[in-house]
Amino acid sequence: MRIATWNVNSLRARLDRTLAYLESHQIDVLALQETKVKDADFPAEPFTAAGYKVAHFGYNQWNGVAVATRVGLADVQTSFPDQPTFAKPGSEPVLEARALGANCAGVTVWSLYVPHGRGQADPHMAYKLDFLRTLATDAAAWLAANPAAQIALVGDFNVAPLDTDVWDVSVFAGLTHISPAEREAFAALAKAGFREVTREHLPAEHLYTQWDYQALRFPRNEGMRIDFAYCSPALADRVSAVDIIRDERKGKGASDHVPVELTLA
DNA sequence: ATGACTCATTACATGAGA
Repeated sequence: MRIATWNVNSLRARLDRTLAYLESHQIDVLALQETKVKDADFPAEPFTAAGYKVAHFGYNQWNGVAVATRVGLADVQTSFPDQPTFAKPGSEPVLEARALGANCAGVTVWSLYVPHGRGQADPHMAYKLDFLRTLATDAAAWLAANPAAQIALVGDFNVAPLDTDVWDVSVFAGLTHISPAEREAFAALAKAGFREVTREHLPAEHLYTQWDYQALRFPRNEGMRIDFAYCSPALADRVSAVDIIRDERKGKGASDHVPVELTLA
């Protein structure tokens, strides 16, 4: 079985690429982030025609997460139990479309779009840290309830855990993605008992999953490694290979992120 | 060329992204 995660940065703008990718890479379960579409406008038909069932959660042009699967779809959840809300100044708190979980052939796959943070002093940063910490707390409880559970927490974590996960760490100093607080919140998932399998299988430095659209970042290979896959121990033991599909960043109409694939034994 | 931001919006400028 092959599970992939991809921040597509608008599913409708990337629909042809997404369907072609499912076919060419023989993906069984695809976790999507930043679909940027409300449920009512989700393009379900082409997925159905290709043999995939889709669970999607999106209510406006921001965020949006989905799981597309051709190996079964059950127990869909559109947030994790203690997922924090976010309130814009002067507005009511909202549960954003940043997490969707579903059981696919015995594996619970969570498509996660961790908040960006926007800046160290921005309220969005506290939200980001809270999101990661509460996810870790909930994930630890899932493992405590069933140590043999097969759970994949995949997606855009918006954290570069190592200095070598960004093209120039000095550029990010004082901004987002590399602060000790963000890295500690990311590491909370490892403390909860999950294994980040992309690093296990692909330990090379300066191996990126995202390149900004601006300033020739991709041709210069100036990117960030921020898309990951935390697996429960029982699932991590099944992962035989991990691939970062760098070619998906090429050409006109690419997302700024590329897919990351897990092949299971 | 792997190439000089991109996306959605009761859009034509703005917010958000990273």
